[in-house]
Amino acid sequence: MSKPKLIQPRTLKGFRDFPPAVAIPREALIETAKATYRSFGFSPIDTPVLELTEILLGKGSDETDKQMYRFEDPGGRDVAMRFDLTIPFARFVAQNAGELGMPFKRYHVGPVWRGENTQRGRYREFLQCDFDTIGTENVMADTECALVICELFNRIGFTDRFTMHLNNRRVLSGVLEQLDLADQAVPVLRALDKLAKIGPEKVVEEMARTAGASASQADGVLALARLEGSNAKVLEALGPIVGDSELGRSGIEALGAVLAGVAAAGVPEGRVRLDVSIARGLDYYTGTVYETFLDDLPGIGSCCSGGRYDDLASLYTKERLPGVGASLGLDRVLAAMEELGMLGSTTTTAAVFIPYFDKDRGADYLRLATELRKAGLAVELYPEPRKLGAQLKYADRRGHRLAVIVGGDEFAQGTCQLKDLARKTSEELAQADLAAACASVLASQPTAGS
RNA sequence: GUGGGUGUAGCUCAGGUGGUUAGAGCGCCAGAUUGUGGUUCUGGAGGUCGCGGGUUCAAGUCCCGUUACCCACCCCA
Repeated sequence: MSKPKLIQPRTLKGFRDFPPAVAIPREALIETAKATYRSFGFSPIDTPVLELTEILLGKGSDETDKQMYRFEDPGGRDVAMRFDLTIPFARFVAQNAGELGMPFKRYHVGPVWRGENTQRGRYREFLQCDFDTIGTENVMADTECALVICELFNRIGFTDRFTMHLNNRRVLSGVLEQLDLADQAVPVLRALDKLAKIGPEKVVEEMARTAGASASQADGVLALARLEGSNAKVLEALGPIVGDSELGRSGIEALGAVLAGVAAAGVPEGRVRLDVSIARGLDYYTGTVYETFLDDLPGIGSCCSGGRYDDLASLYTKERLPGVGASLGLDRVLAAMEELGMLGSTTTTAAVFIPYFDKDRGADYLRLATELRKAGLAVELYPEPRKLGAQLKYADRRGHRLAVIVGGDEFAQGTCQLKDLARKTSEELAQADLAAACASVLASQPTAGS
């Protein structure tokens, strides 16, 4: 009788388990995001997590190539796991353009995989929550994208405690044209994007190193970042900097339109800031660019980023598909909420708990639980008869709000005791009134009154 | 991928210069009159000291390797 060898339970580097205390708020966040997208008319889509490698490699960056989980499938095909939701979306649109009709608005929530090195808030498997509008170049879509972002953070609970930074790549391009740096746009903007993090001196240094920018050229780019004051003032100051660059002027015009539209929709001025220094690392953005930061935790970085692009699916179709969209950094937001104490500690999804302590009344407990569920309540019935005290302790620890205590006496009289575990109060009432009473307690604040 | 740091009970950590049965707090489990929870009291379970080698009479404590996590770079959500 030799003991079987145990396999050490463990998760892969960069991959995580989600126990209820984390999975519950995480799911709630996902639901909030989806509900927000839907409220603007975005429709859900889903795509396979595996794609042919040639589809995903389309973008051709050697960096993503290295980070891909890639292997041969059972049919000998060269396949890989998606590393973002944008490429699969591009493939999806190219493949289904005929039935979709343009413009097309979709949201897509799903896990993606990148085999890069891990760090706090950076994993090898993580969730992306994208939304995009394609098939239109009108700034209305850019404006709506900004509105979605604002609404998203309002609903999550960051009302008035977030700031969306807004920029337009064409403004940057216009300035680069003026400075004769247009063909070094990528390294220059990449450096500029780090301004807040590493400071102006190092940005100049990096521009010189990676883009061969002279001191005066680099300073010209940084002049953008020095603009201060209200959005209107910054917008006005941009004119002379951009000069006669047609590209730059169109960028300024688009920025003005988005700002005006957002204001018209009732977003407070303080929520949106024109920030000409944000550029986003990705080179495929060509117009409006968004970055959203939490006022209470700026150090955590952008929690929702996106922008406008000229052509989503040029690799897969000749049809030109311009669009605009953004991606919510859900795991980052979740981490922020935890740090800010915005998450509860509940590990249950049922507000109502029914202890099973009269062992001969199993059927009656089942009936009672069913009635409450029919009334729309989430109810957990303890699965075995046990001492009442132990069951209440269990309920309390899990965060059930209410306990319905019923034993032989109560069943005989058709009554029950409703206990508010958060407030430490209880009341006697007829079972017929139970569902309504539960609903009324659940609509109230859990803080102990009196 | 590069550089640095960390890894002791479920959790947070103690464990001078290597030396008998590795500790604490919290948590967990069980009791403290048979149907009432977060307090208190008593008792209890639980550790291959990340893993694998090596040095030594002797290693949690030294050396090497490895793995996971954390920080910076890179890149990005």
